[in-house]
Amino acid sequence: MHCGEMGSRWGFNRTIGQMCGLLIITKNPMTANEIADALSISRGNVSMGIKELQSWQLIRVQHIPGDRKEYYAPAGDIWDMANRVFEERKKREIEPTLTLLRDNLLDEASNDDELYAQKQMGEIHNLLETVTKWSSELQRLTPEQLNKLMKLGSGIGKVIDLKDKIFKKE
Amino acid sequence: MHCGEMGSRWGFNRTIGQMCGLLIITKNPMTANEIADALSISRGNVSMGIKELQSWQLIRVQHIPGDRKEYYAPAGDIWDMANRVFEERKKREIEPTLTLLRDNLLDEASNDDELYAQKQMGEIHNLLETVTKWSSELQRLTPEQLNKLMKLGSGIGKVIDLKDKIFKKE
DNA sequence: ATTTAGTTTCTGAAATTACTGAAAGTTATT
DNA sequence: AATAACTTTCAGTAATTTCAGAAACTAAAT
Repeated sequence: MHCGEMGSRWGFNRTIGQMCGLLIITKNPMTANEIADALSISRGNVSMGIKELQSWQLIRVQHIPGDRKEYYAPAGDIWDMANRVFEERKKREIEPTLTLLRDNLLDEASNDDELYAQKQMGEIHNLLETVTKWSSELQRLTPEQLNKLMKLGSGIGKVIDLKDKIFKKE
Repeated sequence: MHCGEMGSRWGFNRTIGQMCGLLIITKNPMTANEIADALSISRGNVSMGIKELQSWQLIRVQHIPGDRKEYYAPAGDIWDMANRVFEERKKREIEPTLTLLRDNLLDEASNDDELYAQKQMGEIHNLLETVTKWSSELQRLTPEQLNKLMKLGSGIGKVIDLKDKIFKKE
C-alpha cells in the first residue's frame, strides 16, 4: 500500500507502484491474475501496469515449463531496479530540458532582458549537463569502487585535495 | 512554457513550473499581478503558486521602498535552487519510505514468505540510506571541491584506487 | 472609521488521469 | 479447424487534480 501512495512521486501511478512493490516482496513469480487478486484491481489494469513496468525494465516474464501462464518477477536486484528508475527519470526530467536550452542558447539575444534570460538558461544548462555527465560516469564504476566511494562520504574532499597535491605539477 | 510542461515531472504542477521559470529568466522582481498577466492565469492561482514555491524555498519576497506591492524573485542562484528541489524531493520521495521500512523491519517474521519480504525491504532500506547519507555528505563539500569532483568524472575510479594503495597498511 | 490597494482562501467547473469490464486478440492443444 | 486458456485493448466511467473568479481578509492611507 505504501508503494501505491509513493507511486506517483516515483514517476508512475498508484496501481503500478503497488504492483511493483508486491512483486518485490513476493518470493515467487506471480501471474497477472494473482496480482489482480492480491491488490483487488481489474485484470485489464494489471495488463496495462505490466506493460508500463516492462517499459521501465523493472519486471520480466518468466515461463514455467508445462504451464501456459506468464509469470512476472522483478528484473534484477534492488540496486539494478533503482538504477533503472533513476535513468528513466533522467530521460524524462532532464534530457528534454537540456535539448530545449541548447536550442535557445543558439539564438542571438536582441536586448538586455534577453541577454539576462540567456545567461540564466546557460547556468541551468551547465548544471544539468554536469549532473548527467557525473551520474553516468558513476555508473561506470565497479560496484566495489562505488561502495568504497559511498563509505568515504565527505572524506572524499580530503582525497581530492590529496590528489591535487600529488599531481600539482601536471 | 517548457517549464510548465516539465513542471509536474519536477514535483509541482504546470502553472507553478511556469511561474518559477518566468521568475528565473526575468531580470527584475515581479509583482503577483505581473506574473498573472505574463502567464495569462488568474490572480488567485498565482497566489497559491507563490505559497507553494515559498514552501520549496525557491522564491523570496522583496519590498521596494515606497511601494506597497510585494515583489517576487528567485531565492538564490541556480545551484541553490536545484539543491532545494533535490532536498525537498528527498524529503517527499525517500524519507517516508525509509520510516516505513524501519518500522516493518522491527516486526518479527513469522514464516518463510515474511522472512523473504523482510530481506527485500532490508535491501531497499540499505540502498536508500546509503544514497541519502552520501548526498548529504556531498553537500558538505566546498563548491570548489565539488566542482573538481564533477570534472574528475570516471577518473574518480582511479583516485579511489590510488587512495587504497597509499593507505593499504591501515 | 472609511476607503483603497493589495493578498489569500475557497467553491465549483473543467481538464486530466486512472480504472473497470467487456470484447477482441493470441497461441497452444486437441 | 475448433476449443480452451490466457492476454491485450479500448470505450466509457470514476476519481483526482488544476484552475478561475468571487468573496473574505489585511493593512496602509486618509
